[in-house]
Amino acid sequence: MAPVAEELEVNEEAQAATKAAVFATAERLFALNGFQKVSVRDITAAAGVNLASVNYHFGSKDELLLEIFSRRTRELNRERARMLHTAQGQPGGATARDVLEALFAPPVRWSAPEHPRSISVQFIIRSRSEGGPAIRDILQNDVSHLERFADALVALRHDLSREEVYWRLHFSLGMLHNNRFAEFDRLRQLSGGLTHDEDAETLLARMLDFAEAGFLA
Amino acid sequence: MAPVAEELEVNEEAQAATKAAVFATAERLFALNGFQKVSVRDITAAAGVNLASVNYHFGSKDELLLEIFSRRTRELNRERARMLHTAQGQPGGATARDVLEALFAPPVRWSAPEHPRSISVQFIIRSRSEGGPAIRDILQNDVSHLERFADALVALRHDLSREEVYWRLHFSLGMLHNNRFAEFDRLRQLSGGLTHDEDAETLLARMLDFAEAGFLA
DNA sequence: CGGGCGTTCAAACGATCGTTCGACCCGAAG
DNA sequence: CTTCGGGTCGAACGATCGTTTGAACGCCCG
Repeated sequence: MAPVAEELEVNEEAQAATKAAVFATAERLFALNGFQKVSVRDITAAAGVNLASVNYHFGSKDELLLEIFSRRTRELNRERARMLHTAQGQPGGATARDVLEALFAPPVRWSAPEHPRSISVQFIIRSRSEGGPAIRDILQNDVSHLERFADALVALRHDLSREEVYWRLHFSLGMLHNNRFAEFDRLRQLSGGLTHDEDAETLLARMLDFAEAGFLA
Repeated sequence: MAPVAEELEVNEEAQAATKAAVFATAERLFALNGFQKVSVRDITAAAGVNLASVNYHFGSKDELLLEIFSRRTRELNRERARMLHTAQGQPGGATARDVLEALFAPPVRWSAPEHPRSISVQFIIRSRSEGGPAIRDILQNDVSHLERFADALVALRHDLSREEVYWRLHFSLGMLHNNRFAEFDRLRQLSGGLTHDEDAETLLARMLDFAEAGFLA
């Protein structure tokens, strides 16, 4: 059994070798240049694999995008749910700021320039707005995920209608999804280089200050 | 002179006929499907003009995009500046909400479904995030425009650093740019059809409540 | 009337795209 | 050793893309 397991393991690693290379390279190129501007040839050339690898391992270029997107959003939402659950387990329950922090902190902290998932966050943000109908279908699974945050917020603010909470969540997510590389560049030049590169915690605190005030209004 | 003027006018109208058709059709298709997914053949076929019209009147597909984008952003920013100037001319000057309303009201009001510029707003939002480096160059002209709003806000809140004002403007614009058709669809289904279609003034009030609170925090 | 000019037209060009095909390699199983 | 199958490879396919070309058209002016 041991040799069999080893063989399988080696086999899986060999299988996963080029597939993982395609996955990682495609995510990076999609994040930097967008899905449409990156060709299959760009991906395979940068990954050092054969042109046919994409279709062999993923079926098509579109399925490659969906596989990367669904995995990354699953990871992100899992971390968000974990933070929300932790905050709700505290004595006294979660504050509005706790709920918003569970929503903001994972993508903001992962966006730190040296963080290994910085590319993943940019990929998610870009794919969310540029992706076609298939991406929108995956986002429908987000609905149940976002509803847990809406539930936590309506429990805190009985005076706010559920409809109002949805709108403010929409605004908060707009703040978050605007955190693209290109927007940071624009912000940096708008201030004449005044705003130095922020660390993730400072940016997170700024966003939470703004969004928390918006929710408590 | 009169016949000359008439002839020139007719000539200009004839000149502008297919050019304007290309302009309007391209704006609509770009807004609905994105720049990359719309081919020159799609545009010319929908506009009922010849394939070569795009290159003849605009030079290239990219220049067509830039011409539409620069004109629409110029119109939008002019209206914003007009509202800001009006608010600042009031006795007592402009409040923070006035400044934010000058920023939000034009695109939000124009986004009303039956408004003739509803397509233009969607086009601008989409082109801002999907556009290439050329679009980003045009947005650099926005810098001086946005600085007037920053000036108005720092004058109101001396306790806020200019850097902080820039960040909160960034957050506010994120709220605004998230108002895409696809996001509205998602919001509508997230609430289980609870949130009925909003009229522009209600949405504007919601956004101003949220952003004003964020700025006064 | 006739020449000139701006515009439109059908047709094609070269490039690039996603995808597919068949041969080939190589380690595991019989 | 032979067989087999998953993986990789170079090469090509058909489609679509943005752009260019040169002829034809229509209108105005001399």
